[in-house]
Order: sequence, then C-alpha cells, then structure tokens
Amino acid sequence: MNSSLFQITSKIAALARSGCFVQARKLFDGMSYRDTVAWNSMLAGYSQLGLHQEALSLFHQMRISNAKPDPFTFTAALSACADSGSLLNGTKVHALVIVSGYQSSLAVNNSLIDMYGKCLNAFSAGEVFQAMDDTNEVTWCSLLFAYANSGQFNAAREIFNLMPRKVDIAWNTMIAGLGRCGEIELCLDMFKKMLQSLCEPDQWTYSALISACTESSELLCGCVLHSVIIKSGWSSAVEAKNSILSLYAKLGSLSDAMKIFESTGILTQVSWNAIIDAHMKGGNLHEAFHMFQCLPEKNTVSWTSMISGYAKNGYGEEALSFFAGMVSSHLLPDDFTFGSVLHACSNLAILGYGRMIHGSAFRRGFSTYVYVGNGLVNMYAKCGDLDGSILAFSDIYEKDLVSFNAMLFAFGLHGKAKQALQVYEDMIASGTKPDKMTFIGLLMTCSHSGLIEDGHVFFESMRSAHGLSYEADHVACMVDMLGRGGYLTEARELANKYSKTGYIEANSCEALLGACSAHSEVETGTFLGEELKVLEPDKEMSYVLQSNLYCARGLWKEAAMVRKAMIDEGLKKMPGCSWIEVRDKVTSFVAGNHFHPHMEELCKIIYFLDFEMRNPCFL
DNA sequence: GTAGGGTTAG
Repeated sequence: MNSSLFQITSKIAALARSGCFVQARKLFDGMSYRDTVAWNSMLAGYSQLGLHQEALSLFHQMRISNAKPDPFTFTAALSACADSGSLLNGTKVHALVIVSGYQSSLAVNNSLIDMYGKCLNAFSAGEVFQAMDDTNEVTWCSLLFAYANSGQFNAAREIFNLMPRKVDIAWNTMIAGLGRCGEIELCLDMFKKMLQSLCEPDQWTYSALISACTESSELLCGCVLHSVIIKSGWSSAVEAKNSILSLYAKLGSLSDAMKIFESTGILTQVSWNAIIDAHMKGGNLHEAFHMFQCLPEKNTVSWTSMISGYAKNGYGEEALSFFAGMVSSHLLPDDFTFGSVLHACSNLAILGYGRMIHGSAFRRGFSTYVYVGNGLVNMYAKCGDLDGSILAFSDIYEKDLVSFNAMLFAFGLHGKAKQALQVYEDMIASGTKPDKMTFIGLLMTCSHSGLIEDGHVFFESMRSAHGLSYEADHVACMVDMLGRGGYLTEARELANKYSKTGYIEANSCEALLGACSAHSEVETGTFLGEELKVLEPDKEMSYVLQSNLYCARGLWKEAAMVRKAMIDEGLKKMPGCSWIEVRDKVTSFVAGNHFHPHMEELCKIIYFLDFEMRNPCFL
C-alpha cells in the first residue's frame, strides 16, 4: 500500500517537473489517499511551471482537506505568491506559517524574505530576517534582493557590506539593482570592485551591466561592454545576447540589433520580442507584424508587444483583435497586457468593453497593479466616467508619477480644477516629483477654468522650484490661458518671449488665433493666420482657424474664401465627430449628416433638450 | 517520493 503511494507520488513529481501537469493532476486526482508529500509534489509542480493561481488554489484545497502543511508546502506556496507578485496572498501564507509553528524553519524564512522582496516589501523582509536565529547565503542574498528590488540602495549596500561571504550572486544583485535605478556610475563601480574581489563575473553580471546601459541610454558604454563580453567568452550566452540585442534595439540602431538577431544561434523568445518591439517603437507596424507572424512560439510578452504597439499608434481596434487572438490561444494576460488593452479602450472610448477588461483584471488579481490602475484611470476619464477614474485611482496599491498625472488629467478634462489641483498637492505630499506632463496637466486645467493667477504660479514654479525647462507645449498652454481670458497682448508677449526661433511657435500661434476668434480680433487674427500658414504649410489648421475667426464676426464671404483657398491647396479638414456606445455598438455623428436611421427621433429629442435648457423652469 | 536565491523581453 505504502509503496504504491510512493510510486504514484514520484510519478507525479516527475511528470510535473517535465511540464506534463495535466497528466500529473490526473494521477493526483485519482489517488484515494494523499499524504503531505503527494500534495507537495503537485503543488511544487504548479509553482515551478509558473501556474501560480493553480498552485494557490491547490494550497487552499489542501488546507480544507485533512493534510498537514509542512516546510515543503510553505516554500512552494510562497514561491507562487512571490512570482505572481501577490503580497496579499503572501501575507496570508505567512500567517499560516506562524499558526503551523514553522517560523523557525530556515527554508520557510528564506522563502518569506524572497516573497516580501519580490512583492517590493523590503520592510517585512527585514522583519522576518531580524527574527531568524539561523541564516545562510540564501537568506542574505534574498534580503539583499529585497532592498535592491525596492530601490533602497543605502540599506542594500549596508546588507551587502554585512554579508559574511560575498557570493557572485550578491554582486549581480547589487549591479542589477543599481542599473534598474539608473545609477550607471555606481553600477560600473560595483563591477570594478567585483573584479578586484575573487568573484568571477558571469552571464548575469554582463546582462545586468548591459541592461544598466540601456536604462541610462548609454549606448557608447554599452558598446564598450559588448567588446568586453566578447573577450570574456560570455558573448554566446543567451542572457548576455538578449541584453545586447535589446541595447541596440532600444537605443536606436535597429540594424545592429538585427545583426545580433541574425547571428544568434539560439533564437529565444526574448530576442524576437525585442526586435518586434523595436519595430513598433519606430512606428513600423508592418515589419513588426511580419516578425510576429514568423515567431515560432508566441508568449504573453509577444502578444502584449503587438497590443501596445498598435494601441500607441492609434489602431485601437487592431489592438483589441490581438487581445482576442491572445485569449483564444489560451495565454493568460498579465498586468502589462491589461494596461495595453485599456490604452486601446481609451483611444476608442468604449466604456462597456473597458469595464469588462476591468472586471477581468480584477478577477485575475491585477486591478490594483500600478500599470493597470493607471490605464483604468485614463480609460474611465476618456470614456466620461470620472467616478470610475476616482475609484480606480484609490485602488492602486502603489501610485507612481503616471498615476498622479492620469488622475490630474482626468479631473482637468472634466473641468474639476479644484480636485485637479488637490491631486497635485497630494502628489507633492507623497514625495513624488512632478515632471513635464504634470505641468501640462496643471496649465491646461488652469486655462480651461480661467485660473490665470494659479497658472502663472505653476508656470513660474516649474522652472524655479522643480528645475524643469519650458517646452513649446507649456508656453502654448500659457498663451491659451491668457488668450481665453482676453489678455491677448500679454499672450502675444509671452509667446514671443519664449520662442526659440524668433517666430512664435506653431502651437502657440494656434492658441492665439483661437483666442482672436473668441474675442473678435479680426486684424490680429488675420495676421497670425498668414504667419501660421508659413509655419505649417501642410496643415489645414491655419485655414480652419482663420475661417472660424471670420464666421465669429459674421464675415461669411471672407470665411468662404479661406475655405476655398484651403481646398485649392489640396488640404482637407477631417470633420470632428461625436459618438456613443449603446449595447456594444458604437454610433458616430458628424455635422450635416442626415443619413442616420434614427435621425428624426434624435432631432426631436435634441429639440426638446434644447428647449428645456433655454427654459429651465419649464418642468 | 516533495523544497529555498539572481536572469533577459512587453
């Protein structure tokens, strides 16, 4: 009896190890009696294959059955939490470790430190470490990783210095961590010290160094290191090759990246994905799609590259069809995937679909992730659901700069200036440094809400207090703000003051022209319109704005002449349209279009609404 | 018969 239990268990372990988890699970489910080792074997199988959800649900089943978890159980369960980045589940398992009395097991404690480190919770990792009376190399390395991974480099260095014996992996952890934070000089310094010590750099050392160069846009430094790698003999290692490839792909020389790609004996998924992504970044969708089709095996990253690339280039529908393709090939979306899909949803302004994605991300446990949360804030705002944005924002587990910017824009977009400025206050209070985007959001908000004084203060503090330089868009926002408020002279002066070419920049000129039509300044407007035609001869904007200017003053003949001149130049204005989503169908409306099937009913409703707005006491 | 660390790509 016992021997058959042993036999089946070893079979399960072997099957799971080789990736045949379906067969392994069949055997496991057919067992009449399972002891702890049997549960552990199945659990470890899922955990190692990256099937974190399955692992955790098996762990749960084990708890409600009679089996008693042991240190093997906990290490497998914690590794599933660690690799899926689920701090919530990890903390629950930690509680069960204490309940089961295993808090002095070295392996379990090491797994706990690893889990907290991967979930970016160095503080808890440190607490576990403090309570340990027995430690080994793994303990120290995991603790070091915990601090380095969460960007706490002073603490990481302290731990590194305290380590009883510095193994290669500790050097690699420090180098990789410093590199990820953009500390390229400290990173190279570490590498020098490593060479001076008795530790030998390996493929991971070089991979981390090259990634550090990529992170800091140090192409030249990366090239030097590339030659060092060739001399060291590690250049054929997959890890090094992939990093080198992504260095060239990301820092612009796609042809160099292609050379590495074509010379690579082992074409790993990483190489393919890096090239696809480089094509996407360069806006070369056709080439990216071609490479994607040639990919022998597509993983989550490959599909996500396609989704995000098409979404970024404004092809929302195509992006969503890639998402559908991914789902039907049974790949599980992760936080990056959801973020990219939400990006597509905000471009298409399809609230219903966006909500569905939100639900899906929630069920998979990703809705509190920063990349997903930022996408949700943006999606809800663009789809007109400000409350949705607010809820999504408050759900984000660790808000970053993009989260604050997205929420600021959301309020700004909906004309809620007070709340937008509050977001900025909260952002500063949280220690997050504002960037150029933040100030675009602030200035736009001030402009749309007529907060001219606040606008001036932000514009000034942007340079003096935050050390940021003005870009054309910031100046244009200010010009727009002053122009809307009727301060046309000041607006023009400002535009002149900050122009780099001596001429008013095109986007400031557009803003000024807009202000001229709002305030009926025909002469100035005409002059600016001619200037804008010189600045952007291929754009229809100058003609449209000038024509609007004449229309506002009732100068219909002049307006018609401008429109005709535009057509003569071969320019066409894309008509603006509005659209709504009703029961999964999007209907769009263009001015002057009478062919909508329900046009008559719609006109009646609009007539009624118009009447009601003009006579608010009617009802 | 089961277990614990770093690794590149979106």
